[in-house]
Amino acid sequence: MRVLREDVVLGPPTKFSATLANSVVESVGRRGKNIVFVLGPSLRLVVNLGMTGRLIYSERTSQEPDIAHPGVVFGLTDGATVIYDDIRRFGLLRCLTTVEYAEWSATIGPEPLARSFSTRKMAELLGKTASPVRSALLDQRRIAGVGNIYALEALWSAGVHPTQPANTIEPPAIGRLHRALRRILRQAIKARGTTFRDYRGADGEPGGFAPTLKVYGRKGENCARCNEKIARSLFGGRSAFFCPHCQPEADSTRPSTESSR
DNA sequence: CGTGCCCCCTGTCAGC
DNA sequence: TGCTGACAGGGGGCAC
Repeated sequence: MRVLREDVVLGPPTKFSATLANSVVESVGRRGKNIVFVLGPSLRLVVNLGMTGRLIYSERTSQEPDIAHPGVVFGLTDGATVIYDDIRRFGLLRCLTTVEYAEWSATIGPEPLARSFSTRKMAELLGKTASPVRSALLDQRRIAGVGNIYALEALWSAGVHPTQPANTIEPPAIGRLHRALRRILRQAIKARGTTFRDYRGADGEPGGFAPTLKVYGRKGENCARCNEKIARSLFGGRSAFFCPHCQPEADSTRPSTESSR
């Protein structure tokens, strides 16, 4: 195994390769946005793809794939390779002991698709912060695995403005948001993800969810529900897309003077 | 402590 | 046809 880019692995690359050498992949799982390789009873490899990371599998016999930005090359015993490729190198590969894994996993919030993730649980999590609800949804310590696209799609579906303070959302809206988030995540997984630009699945194919998006990347287009123009704003360093009509700004800090828009 | 901001990095595209 | 700036599926680290 070779580390070609030190900044995509956690800790010293020599230690990373030495620890992983000769390990056996027993199973592959997921925690939030992270792929988890179980390597025997005491070791795990956690892969976060960041924005542009990919894991590319190539058979021994096949052509050397066209890989522009290899970060780590894993050699398998049958001669095949798995290459971690990452244009922007925002991804990170962690080699963790089981104890370290448990500590790391404990810093991440509950899985929104778990049966135990109830509306009440979501209300409790969102109630803890006055941050914009979009920021709260993206915060992996609160809820695992929700990214900008799905957060914004769920907010549109629920009719909640992205900057509304999380702890001011009324129970009915929390209920709609909970339902929408889980439905959208399930649909997007079924469609094998969202290719907005260059995302590709492990098989190299683009995801099929993009045509289903109601607001993300649709600034200036008409809202599918009310025909108003979709707006875009910027906060927390990221774009937010929303419908100004379906998702009115419910700013509790301001006296409720109704203004026409 | 929780929160928000900056930054990491490369590629692409719109606008001049 | 260039050049420049804005922006992109994320999250770690560090000032407040």
